[in-house]
Amino acid sequence: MTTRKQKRPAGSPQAFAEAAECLRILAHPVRLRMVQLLLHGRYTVGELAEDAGVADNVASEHLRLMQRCGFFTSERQGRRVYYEVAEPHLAQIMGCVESRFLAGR
Amino acid sequence: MTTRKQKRPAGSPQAFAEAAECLRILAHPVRLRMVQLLLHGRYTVGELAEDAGVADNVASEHLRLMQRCGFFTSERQGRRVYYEVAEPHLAQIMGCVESRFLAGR
DNA sequence: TTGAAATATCGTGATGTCACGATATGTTGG
DNA sequence: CCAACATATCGTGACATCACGATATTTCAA
Repeated sequence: MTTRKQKRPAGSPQAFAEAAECLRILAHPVRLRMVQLLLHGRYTVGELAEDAGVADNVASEHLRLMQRCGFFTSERQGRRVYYEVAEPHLAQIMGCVESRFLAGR
Repeated sequence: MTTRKQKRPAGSPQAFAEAAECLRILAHPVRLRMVQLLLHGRYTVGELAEDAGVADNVASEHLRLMQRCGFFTSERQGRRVYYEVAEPHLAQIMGCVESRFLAGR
């Protein structure tokens, strides 16, 4: 039996720190929109930038952030770079966010 | 028929901004821990502070932040102030976070 | 090979977040 | 009323985030 004084929900401090960091990456309007779009297919930096209404370099920086924490992978095809979702749990979390904030009800 | 050039996932820019702001509030290790604990019952500022390992005033500030965006409500009982969950979707989102980061597997 | 397109990187200034200590407010018991 | 307890608020300095412009890198096409 593990050492504990009371019954408490699980989670090491380290796990909470990691979870918080990923949520912080997600917590940006442009990045949220990019996640939502990429959950429906592959898109290039330019396409994502235009859809989100930001400059190409800004879009590139947001995508790099999300790639670094494992959200996306990227693949070069000619001049274009296609991004796509790599983290399966993104669909679940985005589903929660949509049902709370983006639901057409 | 509404005016649109292509089929795209739903969500006004304003809705994404609101969602991002709430996620940003959630994206902190101490606040995540507080949410998890409060999803299992009512707790005072002091109890939450001790559990999270932070000073009372720091806990109070985190709780005030989360109360302002509708996560919690508070009720005074004598010297103590009890906080409890007010936003029903917190359980869903926390469930997603737990299954990805805090799962005991 | 040269220029243009698509993406990436870097420096910078403005703004926001955070923990901490100090202090204020409210509450109970004596 | 007074002292201790529980919570809240405020000021401050360290640090992070963000968008922007400038520049670099990669690739294609002529």
